[in-house]
Amino acid sequence: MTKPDKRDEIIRSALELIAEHGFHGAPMAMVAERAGVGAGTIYRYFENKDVLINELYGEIEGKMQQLLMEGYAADAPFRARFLHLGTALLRYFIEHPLDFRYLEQFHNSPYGVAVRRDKLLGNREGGCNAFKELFEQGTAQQVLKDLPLVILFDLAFGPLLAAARDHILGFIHLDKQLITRTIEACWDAVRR
Amino acid sequence: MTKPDKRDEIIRSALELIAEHGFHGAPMAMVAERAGVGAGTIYRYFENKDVLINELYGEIEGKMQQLLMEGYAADAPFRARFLHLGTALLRYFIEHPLDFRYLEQFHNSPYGVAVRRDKLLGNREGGCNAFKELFEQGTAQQVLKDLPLVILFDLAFGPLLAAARDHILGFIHLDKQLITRTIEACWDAVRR
Amino acid sequence: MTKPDKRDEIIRSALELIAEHGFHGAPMAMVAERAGVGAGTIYRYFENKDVLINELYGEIEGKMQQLLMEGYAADAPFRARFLHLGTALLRYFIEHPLDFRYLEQFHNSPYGVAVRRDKLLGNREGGCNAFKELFEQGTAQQVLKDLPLVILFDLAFGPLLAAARDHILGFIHLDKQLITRTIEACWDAVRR
Amino acid sequence: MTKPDKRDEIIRSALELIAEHGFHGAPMAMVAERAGVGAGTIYRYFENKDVLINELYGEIEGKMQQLLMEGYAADAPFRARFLHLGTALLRYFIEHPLDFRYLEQFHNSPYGVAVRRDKLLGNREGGCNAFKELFEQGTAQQVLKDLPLVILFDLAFGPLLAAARDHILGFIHLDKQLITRTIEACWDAVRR
DNA sequence: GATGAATGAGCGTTCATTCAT
DNA sequence: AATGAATGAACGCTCATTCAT
Repeated sequence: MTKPDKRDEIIRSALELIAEHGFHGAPMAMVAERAGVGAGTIYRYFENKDVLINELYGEIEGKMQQLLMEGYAADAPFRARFLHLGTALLRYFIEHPLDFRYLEQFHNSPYGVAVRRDKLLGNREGGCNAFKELFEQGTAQQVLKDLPLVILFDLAFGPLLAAARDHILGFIHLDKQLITRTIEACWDAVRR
Repeated sequence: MTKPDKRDEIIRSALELIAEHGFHGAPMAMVAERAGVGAGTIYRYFENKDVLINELYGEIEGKMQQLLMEGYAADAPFRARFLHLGTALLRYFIEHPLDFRYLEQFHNSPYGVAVRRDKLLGNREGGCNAFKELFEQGTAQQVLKDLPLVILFDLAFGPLLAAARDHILGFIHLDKQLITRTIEACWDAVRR
Repeated sequence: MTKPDKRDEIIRSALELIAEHGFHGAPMAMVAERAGVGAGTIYRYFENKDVLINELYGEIEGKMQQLLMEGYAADAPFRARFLHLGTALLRYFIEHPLDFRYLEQFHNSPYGVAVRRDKLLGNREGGCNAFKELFEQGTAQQVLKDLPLVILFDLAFGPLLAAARDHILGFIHLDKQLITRTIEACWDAVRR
Repeated sequence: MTKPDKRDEIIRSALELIAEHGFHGAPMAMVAERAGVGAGTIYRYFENKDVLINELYGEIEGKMQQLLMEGYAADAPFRARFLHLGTALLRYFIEHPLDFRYLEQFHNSPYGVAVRRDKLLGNREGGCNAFKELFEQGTAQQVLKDLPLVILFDLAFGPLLAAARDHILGFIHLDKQLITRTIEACWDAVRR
């Protein structure tokens, strides 16, 4: 367990710098310095910067996925499941602002587009699978509006991401109650 | 009238390159070449790259603002005004995908945050003023949910931006009907 | 004619460094410094280091080719023509030791092999064409030994290159007489 | 007897990589991996990369020297001895293309020049001693042309090296007969 | 003795910006 | 005013070498 030590430091350092200053503002030398390792050391753990960026994305997605499913009752009423997932997602972002900022940077880049495409087409295991199933079921049971899956996603996630950003940037403070009410508003958008 | 000619070419060239390839993929030399001017000439019109980026943002915002207000009846019923603005916005993005891609790049950067802050605080003239007034009025008249303005913005715009992106990236095709239904769903999110 | 000034300086500087220290010992920064230009300037004239290396080769080959054919009488007796070409070649090397050292470095590299192949197959215009014609004619007229063209080349050039190297490295001094006698010895090797 | 095992593997691995890809294409880590040892282990057997390169050269020279003298009859007629040595040398190269390629790389480097100087001056035991004696004797007995020893070497070896290279690179196929005839041609070059 | 993770100087290359023309 | 050649700091990455285990 001593080995991943350095890898973790590098990942953490890259996360911080990229989240705060974008890909531009995170030269490998700076990542190395903040991680407390030599510049060349990064390349023992990651083939190149692209790989580092993608693996960091994978790590975040994994953590998110896990937290999202915690306490998720697949047999709960439809609305309850929606609220659970939405709340968990928003909470994750609020509690992990660096992760959130990183994901935004990532999605706004060539990699991000490819990943998003794979997810929508279901080619990729990812944090949205639970959502995807839920939405497909909801559509089939006519609980949700008769809109394409993609649009339902946009209606549900668009506001969550925007709200998370506003909270993180300090434009607003999302407390427990406000989170709930925001997600209920999203529910109004997608429900029939 | 010959001067703004070059300025326009530079602006257009920067827009195309940044929208398509990001800030990374738009070196000043390439912007100059595509604009048909010398590399140094850019610096006669824009102090540096940051200024160019910010002014380009301003131009787009101006155009958008103008189109948004076209045919906007300040005395129409509340819901109609919301639908009008939302539709105009989404249409603008669909018809000006380069502008949309540029705005995404821009918002995802240090500048973007500052601009957004100014807008929310009302320090800045901008495309959202009509929305801001509308929402403030809606809140006061209890037509809209009793949520902070920022959250209402997120509920209304978050899905629109997401949908526009999906359309531009080819994940879905937004026709007239789908646009309308999407915005009506947004209305469901914000209305009481 | 002021433009090629810098290009020439770069070429000259690269020639000197590579001839003296090999490709390894000629980092672009050092080439630039010796040429009295900025590091980035090299890339205005040569796309990358490989291109610089190849163009430098082409320049030398061109100069050599020209000097080789100076005073070459296509209708002179066969032996005289051989001696003329051989002498001209050896003289060129002796008078342009940097060029010679460079060619050796070049031929001893991936590029060099490809170039050599093209030349032998006649796919490439080059300094050996005169030799090639001469040798083919000599073989047809049964003046030369009945050996493959490639071997005849080796018998004629191998010693010349070796002698040039020995001279340049100071192992021997090739004066006019010794040059003549060396080439006459080569003639003995190839003649029937 | 377990130690030289590793040393041999390192030597072999370095030979293969350098012969095939040049000094550039043979990083120590790759040499180590191919040799099946740790990267640091190389430094137990060789002080640094330069030493490795030089010792590898010595090994090849030793092997060559030994093979050259096999079946060499010091009392055979002069021409026969020349042909024997020449043939043995050319055969060695053809049968050990990696060694040949390595020697070419080596001679084309700062080390190479020093070694060649030592050899010519007789300061160094080496594969050419038999040749050197033979040539000095031949000069004294007036069997060979009255040319400096160095030039005689060039006339004899230059073509052999060139022919070996052409064979190894596939530009020609040297069979037994062609080898003989090539060396006979070299003999014509040096004999009086 | 053997290892291989760690290092950091050094590489080839890019690009925002300047300035002589 | 307009140019574009020139710059050099900064980038991502490699690799000979060291040293704690």
